[in-house]
Amino acid sequence: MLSTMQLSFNPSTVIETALRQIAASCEAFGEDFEPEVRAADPKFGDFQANGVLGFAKRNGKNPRELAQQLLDAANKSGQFDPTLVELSLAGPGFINFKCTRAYLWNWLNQYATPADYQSGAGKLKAGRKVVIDYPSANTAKQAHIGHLRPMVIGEAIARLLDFCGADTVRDNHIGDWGTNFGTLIMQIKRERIDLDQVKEDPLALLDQLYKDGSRLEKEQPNLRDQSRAELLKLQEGDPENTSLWEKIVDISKDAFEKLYQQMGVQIDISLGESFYRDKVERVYRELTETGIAEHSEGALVVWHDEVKKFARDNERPYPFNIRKSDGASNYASTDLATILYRVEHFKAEEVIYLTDARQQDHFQQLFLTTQKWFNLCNYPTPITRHVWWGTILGKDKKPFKTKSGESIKLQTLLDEACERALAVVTEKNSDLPEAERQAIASTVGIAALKYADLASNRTQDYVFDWDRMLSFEGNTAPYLLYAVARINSIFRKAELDPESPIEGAGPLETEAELTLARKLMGLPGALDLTLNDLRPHFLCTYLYELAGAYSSFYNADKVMVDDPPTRAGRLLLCARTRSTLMTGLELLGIQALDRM
RNA sequence: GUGGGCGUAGCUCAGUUGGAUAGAGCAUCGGAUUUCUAAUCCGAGGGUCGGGGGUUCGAAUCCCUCCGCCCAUGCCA
Repeated sequence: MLSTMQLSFNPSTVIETALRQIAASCEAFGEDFEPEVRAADPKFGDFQANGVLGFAKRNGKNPRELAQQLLDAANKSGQFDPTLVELSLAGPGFINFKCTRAYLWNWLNQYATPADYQSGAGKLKAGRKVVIDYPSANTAKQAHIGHLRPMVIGEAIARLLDFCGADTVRDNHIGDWGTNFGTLIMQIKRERIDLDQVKEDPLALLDQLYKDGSRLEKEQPNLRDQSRAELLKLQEGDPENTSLWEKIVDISKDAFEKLYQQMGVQIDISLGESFYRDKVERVYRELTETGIAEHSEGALVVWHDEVKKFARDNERPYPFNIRKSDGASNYASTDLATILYRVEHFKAEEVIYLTDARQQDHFQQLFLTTQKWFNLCNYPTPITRHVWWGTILGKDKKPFKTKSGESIKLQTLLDEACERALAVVTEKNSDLPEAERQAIASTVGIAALKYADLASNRTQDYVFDWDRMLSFEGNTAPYLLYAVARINSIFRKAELDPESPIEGAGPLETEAELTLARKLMGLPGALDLTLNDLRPHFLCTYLYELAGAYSSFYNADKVMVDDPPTRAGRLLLCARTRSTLMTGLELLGIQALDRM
């Protein structure tokens, strides 16, 4: 019911529920009517119901007449208080809902702080146990630009799920048990490196040793045999190799930990592939016993005949290879062991994997295999999702690389972001003391980098452009941060706390005030969209539009006017904009600034 | 070959899953500041939504067919 007493966080769902109920007791509609309520173009109202059109089509009725009937029934039902929402019929059969000033006012008073928003959003995923697989870095390799998206997108999605009430486990599924350790150990021994003696950037050294090692293997086949022998020794628990392996993993973890801190990435647990090395036998056994897996060319594989591409009679056979022909495990084996562990140990109801687009086949096979396996063994089957993304491109539309064609180190990227941000901050605001400019620049730089990664639809490739991401114009982090900084500036000058309640506010009046207020009420819808598809760019678009509405308001209506109710009303809008922007930025993993 | 993604303004991107006259930013042009951060705001021009066909009240969105780009395609992750 759309009343003052019971004000839902998301008005759209209330309208939808009410309409469904009204339609159910309406002769022309019935139980199966789906109202399809969504945000409307502001010129039509706040929300619109499109469901009548499709319903009329399916039933061979006149949509406009049906819409009129539903509208009449809605008005008669008493569920829509005319002082709070105005209903109207438009076009071929849309029903538009326009919230009144009174409704907007009530909503803004009920949902004022980040905690209020969270209490509203927290019902969306209340208590769901979700394991998120990210950022899953590899050991013994320096992080590069390819690690940017898993950190940025993964963190944003994890925060969103937390915010929406999920009980999340962020599991860093690191690659710490691959064939590369054979090569690495071979080369370490060959060069007689003492890892304890390496002081400066030991990860860079490991990176180099691996590159040298694999190059030498190609030139000298006997070294390849040595590497295989070292790997085998490691896998059999040889003390020397195990100790080397531990050092390599520690060096990698330390180096990544520094990056996680800079990037604001939080991790709950870090169970790498090595953790599952004694758990893959059970996978082989159960999948063989259930008849899901079979032997093929010496390997243990799973065919999925119902999917053409993975069927055994496909022209190009593409099985899910879960044990290599030499008996060793691969990432399919460990991923299977991992999902079982997540369900048995963490009681995961959902498991979300974050990787780039190229791994779609792997996850499709993994999910199919898991379903069949868990089904036959009577294990609870979790909801599985593969959240994937496109490539970061340079201006030439090819994968973004250094001029010499190498992949860009993540640290280099972060440093350059901060340097460039410092130049911008210095240019725009040279009055600030050096130390503060530095601090602002590092926040702005990282924010710009992250926001550029989040603002476009993740399934698309995007073009990396320093100037654009650091611009104060357009859909960028600086534009959003600037809006927050300006709000803070107003409260600072007024000597008020933006987080304290504001008393004595008069009603909203101007066009700019109302547009802003309506936009503020759009947060729940934006969160819904973002959560449904796990696509952070929906949230970005919303925040950008909100900041735009605020900037227009800021230019049109002076906040610190003499008339107390007007001033209080505008300050209230400022405070709400601030808390909404800060909430949204927080969800994106971006830190807001007091001033810039 | 098969599968996935994609093609929207000169450039970079949205477009709530079939809805109302396809929207932003940059760039171009024209305006706004004795005023809370102008690092902003307001306005104008700019489109055969890759081409063609189909489905229907209605298509950038769904189907078919071409053209073009990216990615994956048996034991790397």
